[in-house]
Amino acid sequence: MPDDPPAPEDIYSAFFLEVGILSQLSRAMFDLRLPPGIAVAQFSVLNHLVRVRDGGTPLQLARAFQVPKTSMTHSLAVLERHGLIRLAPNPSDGRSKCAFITAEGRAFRLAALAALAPDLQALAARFPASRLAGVLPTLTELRRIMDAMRDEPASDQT
Amino acid sequence: MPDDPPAPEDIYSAFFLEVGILSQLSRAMFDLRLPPGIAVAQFSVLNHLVRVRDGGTPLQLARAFQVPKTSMTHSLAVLERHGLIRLAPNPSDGRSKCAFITAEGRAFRLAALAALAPDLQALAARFPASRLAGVLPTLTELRRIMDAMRDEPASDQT
DNA sequence: TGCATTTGATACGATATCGTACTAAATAGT
DNA sequence: ACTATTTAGTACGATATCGTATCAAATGCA
Repeated sequence: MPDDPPAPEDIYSAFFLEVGILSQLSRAMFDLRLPPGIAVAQFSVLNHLVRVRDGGTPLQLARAFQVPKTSMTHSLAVLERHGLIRLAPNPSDGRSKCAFITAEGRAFRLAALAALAPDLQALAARFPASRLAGVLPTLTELRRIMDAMRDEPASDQT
Repeated sequence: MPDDPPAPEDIYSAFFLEVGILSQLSRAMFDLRLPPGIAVAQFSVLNHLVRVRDGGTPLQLARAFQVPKTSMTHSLAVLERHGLIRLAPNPSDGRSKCAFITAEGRAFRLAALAALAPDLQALAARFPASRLAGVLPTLTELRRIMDAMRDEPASDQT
């Protein structure tokens, strides 16, 4: 008789376990290269401001990273304290703000990327990025679906 | 002219970004179903004791999850406080301990899995687990390589 | 055997994450 | 226009994560 095929729950469990460990390993790798006082979460925000959009609101940023808005408030406060971003009032909403990267922030990001590059290259030498490119669309699609489920009223058990 | 192919660093950055967000989303999903006071990290340890090996030392567990040993000390203390594991002296090493899951721990794990199952099934309905099974080997292989790099003396830049 | 080094675990402190509660501004419904 | 509801952000407190320092047991080596 053939092996029982693994249950969907088991595949998902295994997948999330790998994802969690990979997340930790990459975070640890990044952390080693970032100056003390700046965590991966904060660097990611800087990166987003340059690569995706500058001047976004804290809530937009929180949604982009799928973290609670209180976590984003904290990250933005750290970045502002270090002079890497500037928080301006939102001209179209008195409750809101806009986060702009500063010149120092841009310089910091470039320096951090330069410090990170050797690690990524060492990794790419052992595991070609092209193989990752193959799985990326799958990860992105699943992420979008989980995003969407999160917003749904309640997938609560009947 | 064709598009420039993306640099390996960009592919890795994008990959780690997706992995980080997926990790957060899955953690958030699990957290909602776990009773307060027990976090995903703690549930994962229980799961490991049942699925992989019972009676392991704190250091073995820390290595299995790729977290610092101080983090594992904390998780084990929480589990012991709740009576879900028992920490016994290691008969073969006076400095060390062994973590055993208790009957309460097993019952807790089963209840947690049951609480989680509907979410995983809802997810599987939207995104078939078979597609995840396709990317799992790639993730596992990369994880192993990153594990190994971690132990290497120093991939430090010359 | 005796001592230096290594190793497993923890105490402690700093920071990150996140839930709850709150304030103020915007929006909706009348 | 007026009030109720929603929404953006933050203050606060609880817990998680993790680096450093420390202690004790084990190991290596002479």
